[in-house]
Amino acid sequence: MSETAQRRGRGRRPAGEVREGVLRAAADLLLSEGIKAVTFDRVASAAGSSKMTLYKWWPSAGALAAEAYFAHSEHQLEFPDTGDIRADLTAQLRSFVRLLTHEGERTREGTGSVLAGLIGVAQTDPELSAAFSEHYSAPRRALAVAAFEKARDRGQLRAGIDLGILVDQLWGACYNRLLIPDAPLTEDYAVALVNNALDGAAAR
Amino acid sequence: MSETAQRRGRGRRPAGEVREGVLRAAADLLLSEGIKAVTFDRVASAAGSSKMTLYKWWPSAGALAAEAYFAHSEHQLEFPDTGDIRADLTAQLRSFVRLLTHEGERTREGTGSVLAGLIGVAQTDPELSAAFSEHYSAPRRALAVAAFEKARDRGQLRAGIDLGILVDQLWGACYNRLLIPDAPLTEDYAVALVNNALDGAAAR
DNA sequence: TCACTATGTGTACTGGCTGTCCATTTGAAG
DNA sequence: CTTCAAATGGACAGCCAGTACACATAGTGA
Repeated sequence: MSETAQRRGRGRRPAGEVREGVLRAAADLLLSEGIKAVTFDRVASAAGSSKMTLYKWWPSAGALAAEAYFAHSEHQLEFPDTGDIRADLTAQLRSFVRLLTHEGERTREGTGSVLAGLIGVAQTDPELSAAFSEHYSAPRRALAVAAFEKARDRGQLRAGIDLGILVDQLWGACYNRLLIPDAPLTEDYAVALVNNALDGAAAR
Repeated sequence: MSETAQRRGRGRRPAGEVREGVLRAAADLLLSEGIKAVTFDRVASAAGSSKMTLYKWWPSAGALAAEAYFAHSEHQLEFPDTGDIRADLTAQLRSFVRLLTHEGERTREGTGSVLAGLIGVAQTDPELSAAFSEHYSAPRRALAVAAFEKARDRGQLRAGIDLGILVDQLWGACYNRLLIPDAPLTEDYAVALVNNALDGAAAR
């Protein structure tokens, strides 16, 4: 990579070209050195652009990092719909945990650390927080709730249940182990999570 | 407060006195301006101490913030033990949510934002992460697991269940709404959470 | 009581990042 | 071709991390 800042001298350059270069440079920094490395200074010099340009287009370095992450990594994770909510959930949550923990193309220890960094910075960067919610967490929550609604209509879930809570008890539990790592995050954990959420913990 | 840096001139000062002043200044900054305000520079000048001293005693500003937080806020939250796990859990989780969302003595919007800030910075500060786990999250997890074990021995929980998972599905779900606020964190939510975790979501 | 030493303090650096200027240069629209 | 919009290099003050050195003094043993 090393993204040699191909300096073209001064003057205006095509906007799309500049944005593309900046986002790629930001994604490179984010995936290789973590969120702390994504500063306006470093991204600008890596992309061969001026800091002024970045300040014009992105409200904070965190927001830039978030956009770079979502643009350069396809996290579709289609929701399977076989008609069996337990099987679908298990498959979905397992692949989610695998994505977080196992290595991908460009990260050693999985996307988990990058995602954790973004969520971490989001706690003190409102712009990043908004971007994260809009482009990542809210759509995913909606997708899960939609799947739950279909399952409830099929009679697989209790009628009176709050589906948003179910989302928190599955994905939120995973994020908990990602962000507050006092217990391991494994695929077996994901499987047990689904069963626990569906069957409950109380003795029959 | 305003903690006028009572300068005593140069020279050595009683260690305990210095530590006390530094921790109080750090807690003041943390509670009034948030985690971003807790820098070695600002804490040192607010406490009337030298930066050198802080560097000698704390590995990072985040670690200092964590110690200040845990030292100057009593978060006992004793686990009630009435023999009814559902009632105990509900009470416990409700007061937890209340602590996070309702205002306390010194914070406007509850301890939640401070805690979120600490967890956020912990994602990129290993020293803070370790301190947080040691002094906060791990002990609390252990306390909850112990309560679950007693309930299981009383026959209120299924025998084969993983108690760690139950912790994530209750407190982890709350942390999820605290850190990724796409859905509200309320006391009613806490109550529903307990029922959902105990009874399960699957149709009977 | 007194001298010694460990320890905190003031001061001053270097270097990185933020956020904001300016003057200059050039792509793109008319 | 002319004009305007936009990106560039460069510089700047301010804050912060992290380190260094000389000096003053609290706590300690003699």
